[in-house]
Amino acid sequence: MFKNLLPSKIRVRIAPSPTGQLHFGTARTALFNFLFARANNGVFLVRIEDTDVERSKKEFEKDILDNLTWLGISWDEEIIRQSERKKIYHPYIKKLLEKDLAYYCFCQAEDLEAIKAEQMSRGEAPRYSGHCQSIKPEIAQERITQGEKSIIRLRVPQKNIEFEDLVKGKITYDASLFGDFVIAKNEDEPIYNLAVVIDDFESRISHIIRGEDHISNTPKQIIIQKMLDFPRPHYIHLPLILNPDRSKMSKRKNITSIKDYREDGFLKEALINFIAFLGWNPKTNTEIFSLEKLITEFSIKGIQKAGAVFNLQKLEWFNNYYIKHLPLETLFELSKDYFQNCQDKEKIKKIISLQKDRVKKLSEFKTNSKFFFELPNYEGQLLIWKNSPNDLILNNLKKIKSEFEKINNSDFVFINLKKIIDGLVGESGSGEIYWPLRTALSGLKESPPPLEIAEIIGQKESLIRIEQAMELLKSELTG
RNA sequence: GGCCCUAUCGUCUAAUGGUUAGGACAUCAGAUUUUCAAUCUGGUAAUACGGGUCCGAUUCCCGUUGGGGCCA
Repeated sequence: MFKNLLPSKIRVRIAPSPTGQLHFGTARTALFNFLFARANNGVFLVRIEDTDVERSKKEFEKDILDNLTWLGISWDEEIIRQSERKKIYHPYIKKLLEKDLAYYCFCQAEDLEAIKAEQMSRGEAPRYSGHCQSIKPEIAQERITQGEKSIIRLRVPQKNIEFEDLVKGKITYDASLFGDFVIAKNEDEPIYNLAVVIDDFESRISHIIRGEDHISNTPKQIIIQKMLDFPRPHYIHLPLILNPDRSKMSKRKNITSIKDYREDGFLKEALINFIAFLGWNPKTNTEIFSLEKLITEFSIKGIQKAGAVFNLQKLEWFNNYYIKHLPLETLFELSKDYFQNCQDKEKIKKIISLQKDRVKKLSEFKTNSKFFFELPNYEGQLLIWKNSPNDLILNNLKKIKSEFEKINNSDFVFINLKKIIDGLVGESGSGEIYWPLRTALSGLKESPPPLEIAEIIGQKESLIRIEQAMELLKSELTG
C-alpha cells in the first residue's frame, strides 16, 4: 500500500561519523534502512560524515564498514565521504549568500554565549539576536579580507515548520524560536545541517530513516531545503535504544560496539534478530527471524514509537538459540580459535557438540571447556554424593576403574561405557555411581555428564583421573 | 530553561470502543536428569494518574506526572 505514496525509486542511506566503532544504534539504523531498501527494491547507500577532522579516523571507518559487512548489511553504490566534497558544497553556499538568504556574522563566541545564558535565565529559547543581519555583503567581504573571523548564518523565516513522520505522525516546530542558525564556517565548509541537506539531495534520497535524536534537526533541514528548492524526502525517525536506566544507550553504561559483541562470540544471526526486534515487530508471535525473512516481513508499520531498553539476557537467549541450531562444522569453524591448545579437530567437535546447549556465546566454549584439557584442583568432598559414606564412593570408583580397564581402547565410547555403568548402577544407586564418576572426571560441581566426558578425554586420561579421585578419597578417610 | 517525542507485565511487545488483556526473555514451581545446561508443563506479573466523550475506555480527547531527545 505504501508504493502509491512513494516516488519512483526508493533510495535510503546511513550517515555514520567515523568517530568510534560501529555502534549498536548505528547498526540498527543501518539494518532498518537496509531492510526497507531490500523490501522495496530500493537502493541503500553509506555516507561517511568525516568532516570533524579531529575526531574522525580511518580505522573507525574501517571498523564500521567491516562490521556492517559481517552482519550481512551491504550497500549498493560507492561510499560517499563528506571530506571529499567541498567542491560540491561551495556553489550551494554561494547561492544562499548571493540570494541574501544567508549572511556573514562576525559576532564573538563569548558574546553569543553570554546572550544565550541570559536568554535561558529569562526562560526564553536561546537564539541568535540578529546582530549582523543587516551588514551589507560588500562590507562583510571587506572585513573578511582584513582577516576578521566570521561564520555564515541563514535568514530563518518566522513561521511554523510542519512535517510528517511516517512513524510518529505530524510534528510541528515554531521556527521563530530557532533564530538565524549557523549553516557554514565559510563558503567551502558547511556545518552539519547544511551538509546533510545537500548530500541527501545530491544522492536523491527518498526516505530518511534515522534515530529519533535527529527529530529536532529536521525542521532546520527542511528550512534549508526550501531555500535551496530541494524536494522534501520522507522522514522516519526510529525510537532510541536505551540503557537499563532508560537513557540513550551509551558506552558508559553498556557495551555499544558491535565489534565487542562479535569478539565475545555473538553470532551475526542473533545480533540481527535481536536488533530488529528492538523497536520493530512483525505483529505475530514468531520471534525467530533470519535476515532473509526480515526482508520479506519488514514494514514501516511495525516500527515502535517509544524507546526500547537493551536487554542482554534476551540477546543471549537468541545467541544460544542460534548456536544450538548451527551445523556442527560451521560452529567448529567459528570456535576453533578458542581451542588453540588442541590440534585434534574431532575432539574439538565433540566438545563443541557436547557444550553447545550450555553456552550463551562462543567465548564460553573456551571458559567452560578447560577441564577437558586440564583437571582443576578440587576437594575430596566434592566426590561424595549427598550423604553416602566415603568408603562406598571409594569402592564404586574402584569398581568403575576396574571395568574401564577391561575395555579395549578402541571400544572406549559412550554406548559401551553406558552398558557398564548401567550394570553398576543396578548394584548401587545411580547417584552413587554417576556423581563421583562425573566429579572425578571433571573436577567440577557442575559439568556435562560423565560418560560423554570420558569418551572425549579417552581411556587413559579417564583412568588417571579416577585414580586421582580415589587417592583424594583415601586421604580424606585417613585424615 | 525552551522546544519536540513518548507511556501495556521487571524487559521487548501483541490486541480491541465490549477480550479470562496474548506472546517472548527474565523469574518461580513441577517433570526429566548424578550435577549443570537444554527440553517439556504450569504459575506470578502490565494498560502511569486525573478529568472528560460514550451504554461501555486500556483504546478517542484534554490535563498532570514520569521518561527520553535536541539546543549551548
